[in-house]
Amino acid sequence: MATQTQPRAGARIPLSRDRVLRAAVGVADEGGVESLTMRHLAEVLGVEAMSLYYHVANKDDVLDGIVDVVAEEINDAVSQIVVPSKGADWKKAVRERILSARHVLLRHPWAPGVLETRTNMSSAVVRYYDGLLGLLRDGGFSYDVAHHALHALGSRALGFTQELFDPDDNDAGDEAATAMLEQMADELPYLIGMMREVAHVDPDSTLGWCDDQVEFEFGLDLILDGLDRLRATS
Amino acid sequence: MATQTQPRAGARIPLSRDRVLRAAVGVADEGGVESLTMRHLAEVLGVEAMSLYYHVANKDDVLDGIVDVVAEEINDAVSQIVVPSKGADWKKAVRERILSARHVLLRHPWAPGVLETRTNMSSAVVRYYDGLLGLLRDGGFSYDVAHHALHALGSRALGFTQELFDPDDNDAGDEAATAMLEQMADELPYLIGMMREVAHVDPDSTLGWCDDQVEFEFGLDLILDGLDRLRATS
DNA sequence: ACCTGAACACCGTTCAAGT
DNA sequence: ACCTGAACACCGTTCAAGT
Repeated sequence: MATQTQPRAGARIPLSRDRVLRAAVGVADEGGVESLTMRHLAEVLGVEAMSLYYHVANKDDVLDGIVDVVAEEINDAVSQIVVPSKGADWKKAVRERILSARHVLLRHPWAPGVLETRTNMSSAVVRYYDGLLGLLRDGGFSYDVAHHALHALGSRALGFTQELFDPDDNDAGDEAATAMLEQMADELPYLIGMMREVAHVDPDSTLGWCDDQVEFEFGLDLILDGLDRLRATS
Repeated sequence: MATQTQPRAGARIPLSRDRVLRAAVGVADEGGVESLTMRHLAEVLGVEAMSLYYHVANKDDVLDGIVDVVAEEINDAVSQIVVPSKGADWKKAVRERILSARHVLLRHPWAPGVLETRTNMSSAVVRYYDGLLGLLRDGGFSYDVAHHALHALGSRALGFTQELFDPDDNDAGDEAATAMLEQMADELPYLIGMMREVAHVDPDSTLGWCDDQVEFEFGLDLILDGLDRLRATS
């Protein structure tokens, strides 16, 4: 009776950005993203659609938010993995991390598709990639090769295709992204390290430094060479 | 003056499914899929939105159609490639075909995203995969390994992620798809051959025979092994 | 045969107004 | 501080009606 200001026993917990996003993830899990409308989301929360706008900016903000929630869930899962990753062990460590991410994504099959449409990058996603890059470094890869490796893994790393750092030739976006990463520097030791090294080699470069065609061919040739070896041994 | 029934010089060519789809591709190329609304499409064609429904069933039909138009464009492009593909030459042949497909897709960057959302499979896309499978067969791969190879190429084969033959555990869909493929048998010698062989080994299987987890791990390990070899030689 | 106008059920979103 | 009602500009789509 003395808890907060609820006049009824109907568990009148107030809305919050967090509660909205959690409900949104639930709606998407249940009926797919196409069922995630502001009006439906409000209904699930027992509230009018317009009330949502007090806690989130707009629908895009909701989509950014649910991607972040899922990426956080992945980070929680992979953070519980404790396996050696130094030297030759890098492969098992990367394999386990990626399969663990996939396992989470299977519960949110809509997530990769939504992730592809985001222009704002999720800080949780960036942290995930930083961890992956760290494992590659543990394996002894140079930043340059590790960078190619992330591209080669591509959709397999997080269940989606689009190149994470492909800002569509948008230099303003590049700079904003770079600034954002610099701000998270202590959370992203490897990505920052990679950027610094690239900046050292090519001072004019920003996050948009990579050549999509080159990365595509690198990944393609890696697969074709692997298949060719399979062919030779069969 | 004697051509058809045009009362004016304004090039009053009548609407047709083909013209609608071509215009739709143009709209998407210009402003992205999000700009492709029935009303806007009609405006571009100088017609009322409702007129479109005489030539296409609905918007989904338009999306199916524009995917098919692009896939046809890819098929035209790759059909002009003439390189040997027997034996060890398979790799160069596959490489060239895939890079050629990518080249076309760069002109229609919205296409992979739309392709992912389609539940009806495009016959042009299926024909593309049949050709790719043919090249793998030329290289001496068994149907079984070639099948894994297609999965491993995944998004790189056509610029999109989602497994082509993953009918979401929909058995009815599987059967419909299988029937559709059988009907195109003379156009799809390799896919049909693959299906027949699988049916021989496992009579109960349909197109849904493949285990997503197994295919994912196959492709992942191919990449990780390739990277590990790179690590060893550097 | 081909196209249209009016209408319906849905979107996301704004804004002034309620408590 | 938090929520809402009415309203707006957009969707896809149906259906009866025009030529």
